[in-house]
Amino acid sequence: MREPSETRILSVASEHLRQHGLRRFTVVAVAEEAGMTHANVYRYFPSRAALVDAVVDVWLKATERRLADIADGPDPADDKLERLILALARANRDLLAEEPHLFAALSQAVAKRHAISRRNRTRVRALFERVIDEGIASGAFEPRDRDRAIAFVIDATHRFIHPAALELEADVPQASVDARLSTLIRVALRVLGTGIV
Amino acid sequence: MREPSETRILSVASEHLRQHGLRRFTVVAVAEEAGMTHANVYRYFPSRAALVDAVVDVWLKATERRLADIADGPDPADDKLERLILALARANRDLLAEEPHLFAALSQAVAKRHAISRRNRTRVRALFERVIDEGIASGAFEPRDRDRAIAFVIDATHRFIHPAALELEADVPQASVDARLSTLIRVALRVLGTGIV
DNA sequence: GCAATGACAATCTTCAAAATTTGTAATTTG
DNA sequence: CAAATTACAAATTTTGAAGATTGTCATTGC
Repeated sequence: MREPSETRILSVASEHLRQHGLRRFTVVAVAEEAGMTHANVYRYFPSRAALVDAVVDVWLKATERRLADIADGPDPADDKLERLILALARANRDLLAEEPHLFAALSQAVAKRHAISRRNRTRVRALFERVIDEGIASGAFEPRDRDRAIAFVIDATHRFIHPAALELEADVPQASVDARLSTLIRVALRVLGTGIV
Repeated sequence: MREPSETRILSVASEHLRQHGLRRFTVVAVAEEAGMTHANVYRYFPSRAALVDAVVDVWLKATERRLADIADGPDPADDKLERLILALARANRDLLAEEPHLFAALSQAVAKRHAISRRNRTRVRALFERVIDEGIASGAFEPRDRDRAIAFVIDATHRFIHPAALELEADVPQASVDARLSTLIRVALRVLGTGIV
């Protein structure tokens, strides 16, 4: 049985973006490889930009699901916050290493504030808020100001999470980045736990 | 009395870069406005890139001097570290707001790891190290691991200092950025003071 | 009536020639 | 002799025409 057109276009587009990059990604080529004329692609995606965003969004949503699994788990909030930060940092860093073209498309979507990236950011932030609130409810975290505490965690970890920041460290040995990130996480957890923020 | 050629070229180049940006900055135009042929510019600067870097370097060095004044002051180390971070963050943020073309040139020099930016980074980092070491010597800071503590401060403040990170927040109200930065600084000082890092 | 196509205008990219700019070196000027 | 210029090759940018891609829509086919 034949794959429905929409998913088929999306998977061909994903391959094309990964292999050839944004610059050489064309609706005509995707359509041809999906066995249809380019006009038909526009039945499913309103524009080339929307198709690219859809490809990036598949990755973002998959990453979000893994983060939500962590946030929904039964573990203590401080454990979950640590794993949340680590998982997000690693997901982005691994994408940079393994799928540079897809990473570049994500990076652009973030830089140009596309809807997909703004919405992803909102949802990921909500996961962080949930876990921190859970930690406050359980007494694991005792920040003096909840909103400030959340902003602190996001600002302090920015360097290890944001695509623009990760690009700068692409050539730093992974072990060294890992060590610094683990220091930062340890500090952030202590800061949340001891009412410093 | 007529300004010597080298400084004259440099000041005309600075004006051109600020007004027209990197893209439209040409050695020919700078030379003409400085009242000479372009070949003569090459007596003083080995290439267009070197001239651009020299302009950026003037700004970097001026900023460094202000930071060094803070680091050399008689105040307690924790005060000085706070002022160091604030001064560096504000210098870069003000440059983005007031001289976007010069900021863009700096941003590129950093992204492409030009010698001027690598050396600036090394010297600014040395100032941070000096102040933190001073704080350790005076007992104001008691980190468990000096190098980790320094890395922590630099990583945590990255978002408010690095050009690539500042570009992302150009449209966030200054007051909100200031509030977050001041939280981050307060936390970092407490962290250094209480052996958390 | 839903999926797909062919035909088309508008936009964007490519390519090659022309123009400009970068960079070098021999020569001039004060 | 130090500062600057003229003259020139190499590299880069601009320009404009040809070609390709994007996006729309009326029409076809099942």
